Amino acid sequence: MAVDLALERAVAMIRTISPNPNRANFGRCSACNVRSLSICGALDQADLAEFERIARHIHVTSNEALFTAGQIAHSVHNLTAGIARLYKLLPDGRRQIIGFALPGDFLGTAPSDRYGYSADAIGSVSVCRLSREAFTHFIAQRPHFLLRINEFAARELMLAQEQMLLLGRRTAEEKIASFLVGWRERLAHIGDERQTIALPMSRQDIADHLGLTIETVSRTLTRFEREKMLVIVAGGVRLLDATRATAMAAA
Amino acid sequence: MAVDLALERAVAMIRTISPNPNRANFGRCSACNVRSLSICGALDQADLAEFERIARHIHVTSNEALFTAGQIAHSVHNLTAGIARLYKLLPDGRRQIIGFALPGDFLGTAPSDRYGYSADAIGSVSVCRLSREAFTHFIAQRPHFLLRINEFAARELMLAQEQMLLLGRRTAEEKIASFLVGWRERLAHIGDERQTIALPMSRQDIADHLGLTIETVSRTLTRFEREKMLVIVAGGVRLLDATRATAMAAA
DNA sequence: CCAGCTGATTGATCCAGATCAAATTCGCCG
DNA sequence: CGGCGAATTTGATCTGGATCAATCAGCTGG
Repeated sequence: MAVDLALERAVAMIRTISPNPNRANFGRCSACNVRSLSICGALDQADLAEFERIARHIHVTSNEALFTAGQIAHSVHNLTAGIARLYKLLPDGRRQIIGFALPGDFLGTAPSDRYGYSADAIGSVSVCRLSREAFTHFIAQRPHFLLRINEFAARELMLAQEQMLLLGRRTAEEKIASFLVGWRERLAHIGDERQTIALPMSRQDIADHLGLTIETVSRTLTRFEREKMLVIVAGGVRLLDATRATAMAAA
Repeated sequence: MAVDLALERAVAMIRTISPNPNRANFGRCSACNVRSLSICGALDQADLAEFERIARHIHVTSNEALFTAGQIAHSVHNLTAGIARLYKLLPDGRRQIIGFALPGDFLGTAPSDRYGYSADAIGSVSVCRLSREAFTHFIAQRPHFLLRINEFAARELMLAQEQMLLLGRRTAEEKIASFLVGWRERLAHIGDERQTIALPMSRQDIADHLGLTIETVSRTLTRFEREKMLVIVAGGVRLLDATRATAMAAA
């Protein structure tokens, strides 16, 4: 499992899609490099200036919380760099990761005034944080923006429905293959397109996302490697037989 | 398992929340009895008249399809009476029911131009069907309506997230208890509030919703009955120990 | 009133994936 | 380098829920 340089570059790219996170507070929305991917892609210069006025740029380090399930939802968030794990816990500690948020993802679609899930950083993460109140006021008079938010909610819902199918009816092998193929697609969508798939989350995170144990995830990946479907590298996997993986994910 | 009269009335109520389904084509939106529950609750008289102009009232009988996954999504739907099963299939026939739609539910939040899941009737069902095109045009100039649709999408997303937790991390016993408690809440929300819970869907439907087999659903319900938590009646269950059921659903 | 059909229940057995238990490897810091 | 804690892999065993296989109960139509 040698260090993979292409992979390292891939991870670095996700991390720093915003060139200088430390100076995020001084960055302008109009120069934001995930704008076209995010809900802000629907805003013109004037809207952007107003959006920037109500947004705060926040930076959190690995495993720090962005917000916690059950707390009063004072803010909405727009991920600008890094990856977040979104999860729900049962009282006895069992965890379900309902998704991984990537740069451009909007975390704010909620029916109640409390967060329905928790979110924390995998590696360092930058977000735009807006007070719910200001955000509500902002969108009130901008129908096209609301339409954009709706598209994002619809995409999120579709992903959730796919995940229900995966969790309820797929085998361990199919779960892992689907996850790898789907994750690669999402990385491609944000501009990280290569055959080496970056997996910045831990095996435990993957297990909690797929409704498996860490041992099953590890064994299945090892078996895929034995069967020459992929190679496990530091921080990810290199897909050797994408056709087979896609077939497994579909079936 | 004697016939339960209260239960029969409960089922009848769901079926005929629109008093005379056969005359639905002549009903007016302004007299619609699920309006306040549905997205139309945000419309005033003028909007309603226009909405009615673009809506067609459709009636389908048991197991008929409303639409099918993969087809071009020409229409959006608003359920006015009855219950629909929403599901996804794998190529080999494995099925995941992603939800059951009740009167007032809106089926139209989708990110692509194709249906992401199939929907068909459990018993007879009435819907308002609108062409996607006309609907898109209708909402374009009505921001408050878009806001309402957003609330519905957010609620649907929250239910999907709960279901992911259930599918990924709960035991069979917890799945059944959660389902019963959650279903009772949803029935209460549409005005059917009683301790006897109507279950118009089959055991197979319940199994496919919870990621279980029909045998496990049956055995678990039988055990709950043996343990005096509930009584199985024709078309549903009567909850005897709601406290215990709620505890199981939470834990 | 009964034959036949469909859906539900019950019983016996099996197995995919969980659990328990060590290694082994990796990342990091002195 | 070398040592140490955390993450991952690997191995042995167990088990919750699946699968296979009969019944059984309700309806429906004759």
